[in-house]
Amino acid sequence: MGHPPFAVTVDLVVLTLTGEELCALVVRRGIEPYRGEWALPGGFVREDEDLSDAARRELAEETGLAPGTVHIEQLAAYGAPDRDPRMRVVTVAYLALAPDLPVPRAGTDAADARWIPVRSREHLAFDHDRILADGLERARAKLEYSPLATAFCAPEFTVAELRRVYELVWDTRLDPRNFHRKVTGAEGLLEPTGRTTTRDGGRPAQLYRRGKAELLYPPMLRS
Amino acid sequence: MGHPPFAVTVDLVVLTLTGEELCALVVRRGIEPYRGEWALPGGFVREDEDLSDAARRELAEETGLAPGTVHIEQLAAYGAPDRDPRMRVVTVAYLALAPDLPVPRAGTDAADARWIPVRSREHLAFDHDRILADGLERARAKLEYSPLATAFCAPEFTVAELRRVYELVWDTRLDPRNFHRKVTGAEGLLEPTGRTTTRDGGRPAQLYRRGKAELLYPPMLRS
DNA sequence: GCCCTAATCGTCAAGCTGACGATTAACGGG
DNA sequence: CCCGTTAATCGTCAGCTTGACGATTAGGGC
Repeated sequence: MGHPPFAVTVDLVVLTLTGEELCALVVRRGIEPYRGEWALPGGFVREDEDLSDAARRELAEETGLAPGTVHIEQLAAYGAPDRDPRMRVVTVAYLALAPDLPVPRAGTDAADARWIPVRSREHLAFDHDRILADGLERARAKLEYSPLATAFCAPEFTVAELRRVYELVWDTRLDPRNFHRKVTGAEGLLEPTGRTTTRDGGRPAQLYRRGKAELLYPPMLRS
Repeated sequence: MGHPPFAVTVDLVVLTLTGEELCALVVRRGIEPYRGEWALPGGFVREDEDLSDAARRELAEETGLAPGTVHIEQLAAYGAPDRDPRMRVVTVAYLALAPDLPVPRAGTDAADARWIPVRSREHLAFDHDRILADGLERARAKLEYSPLATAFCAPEFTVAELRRVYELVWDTRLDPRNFHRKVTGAEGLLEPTGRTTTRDGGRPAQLYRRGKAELLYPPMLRS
């Protein structure tokens, strides 16, 4: 039987919050196939590179961000036989979450790069619509039971900024008072810095850092 | 740059509940590398086969089970450069959950196959210890907020049988009365058949089928 | 000093959870 | 046929969490 040769790529669902909405990073393809169309950033895994290293490398190439400031986790693998017309390609998708980012720069294979609001439902090349949808669902679900929302915030943030993350990602409104009670009561989620800020306007707000908890308990349920 | 050739495999974390504990399916390798050692069942993805089809095919080959009766979902991809000494191999792991299964049969590349209790922490070939651990954690976590526990049960099951799934997978004890109240109250989880059984001893119990809900709400938290 | 904006603190009823008592319905003896 | 055993299922109750929403507080701008 042997083992047919495959190409392996990584693709990235990079999410950030611009001022008012949840956006994903897309690049305009500079090469065939799908030349000129928008797609998720990504590329081939190198000969001696681990999958997660490849994902981090592509992320750095596309965003120019210091690796430490961005949360990244594996999303899923996609390998339908006809997903790439050139050859048999299996892609391992990664989900990356970042605080408000500068305008992206074009990468090696990308003629252009930009943020698209996820609610625009713009069509992407390959099976990237599906991958983006899966990444979104993963992010939305993980906000419920993990401290993942803090990945969208700067290192120091206020409760209101954290709440805005939930509101934008879930596209919903949350009561500020109940939200405050809940997150400040969740063990290990927030670590007070002692300092305050007025950057959100109004009464000065406490600044927090992300705490040590890996799990949000009790969870923040969407119902 | 081009695209270095990879081999792509699927590996399976197949879990079942034997009488008293949670077990995983392992096979003894009949070929190099790691010949003679225990490993997760799996094999190469074929030329024109989707990843999930390959996983289902391997599952059928190893267990001889009708595909419809087994829950299967993608777990993660593993692709460290040195994970297989022969060549560069990326594996896509799948998690399968099945009701109490017959003794497995040896597959093509497997000299032997058997169930090992997961708490035995037996050492497996390649990086399969890690894959098994990830599969276990996925299963344990998904019991909390999904109807996944029903995948360990026969098509018709009692509340007590469902409770035993939680108890064995989480290795914990649950109060029968509170558990009963919770699962019978969860919208869409259970669908009564109207019939009863005494196969668990004691007072006859209602038989249920799995309901239509994809999500368990409110979730069953482990605290 | 006054108004505006948010942050933060309180209150209260409703729902959910954990602990545990009580009742019910079959089974296997004797 | 009565009895003890085994589980299923129903109830009760206090404590906790949640959702809705009022009240207070502290800067910033005028």
